[in-house]
Amino acid sequence: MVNSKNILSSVEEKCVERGIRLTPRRRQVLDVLVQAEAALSAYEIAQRCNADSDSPMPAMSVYRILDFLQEQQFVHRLETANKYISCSHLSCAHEHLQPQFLICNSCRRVEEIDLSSSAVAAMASAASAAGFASISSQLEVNGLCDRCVHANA
Amino acid sequence: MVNSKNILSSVEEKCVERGIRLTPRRRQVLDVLVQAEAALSAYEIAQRCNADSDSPMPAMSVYRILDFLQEQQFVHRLETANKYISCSHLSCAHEHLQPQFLICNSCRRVEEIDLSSSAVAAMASAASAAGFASISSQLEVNGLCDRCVHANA
DNA sequence: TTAAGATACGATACACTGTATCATATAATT
DNA sequence: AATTATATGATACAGTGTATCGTATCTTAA
Repeated sequence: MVNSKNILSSVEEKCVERGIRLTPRRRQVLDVLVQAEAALSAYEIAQRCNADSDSPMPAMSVYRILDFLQEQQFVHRLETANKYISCSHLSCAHEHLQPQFLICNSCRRVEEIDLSSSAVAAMASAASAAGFASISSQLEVNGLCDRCVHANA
Repeated sequence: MVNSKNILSSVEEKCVERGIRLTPRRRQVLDVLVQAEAALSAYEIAQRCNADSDSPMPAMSVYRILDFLQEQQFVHRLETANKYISCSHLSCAHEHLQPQFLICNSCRRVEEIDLSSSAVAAMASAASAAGFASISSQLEVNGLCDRCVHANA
């Protein structure tokens, strides 16, 4: 169980700094994602919001709020899975660069990583050889996490 | 304009070897993909089939045929874009390993590449550091191709 | 403090994508 | 030719995301 109180108050501060509003609805969505054990789809987020709340959360609102949270870099969208996770740096001060993700094919848990510059350079070199001037976007790599490998060993 | 005749007859041979059928419908879908300048969605494929044909191609058939073509490694599915491209090795004899793709964010053209082993090793090392035992799946990297960079320079 | 404007939210309708299912047609095998 | 397997056609439907409009809430300034 994640202690989301500290994380959310940290986000709250950032919102004040940036002059934007962390409304109850936005807070609710972000809280669901912070406490989630894996990446969630928009509709899964809506379901969880509705599970522990009286006022229903429409799917449309979830999409709008996710757009907002993405703009603010509070959450990331996994393009391959079309799901969302909270940023792992919500409590940190530093801005992060291009986020990169490892996704476990077994338990679906997601780790946000920073690839080594040598790895990025190697990829850029392969891209260059194939006639691509630059590679830029967030990398999503599927694999198997240690837990699942050991569990199935 | 791609000369798809040679490519398709090469595919035809492979089908005979494998004891499977390249039916007119399957041939039609594959032909569309071979001639496509970029990755296409299932419904885009259906549209193109219907554009130059009398008998309509239902979307369902496209999905089924794409499943078949994927199993046979004749086409690949881009997971990030949910689109399909013909394999770049249709005329080659060698089987290929895990396909990897570069996708141009501007013109959407796709290059199928083989990442250097050093790049893969660097990525595996980063994954290992993050608690992932293995990385396995097809890599899809967005970027900008040389043409588009020069065109916008 | 209230009016005006901006921002956020609710709700409906709809387009697009992919799947489930059943019926029909075609090919392979005996 | 009859039987079986495979491929295709057609309909219905579920899930996802967007467009749009109306309403509520907050902010700002007179």
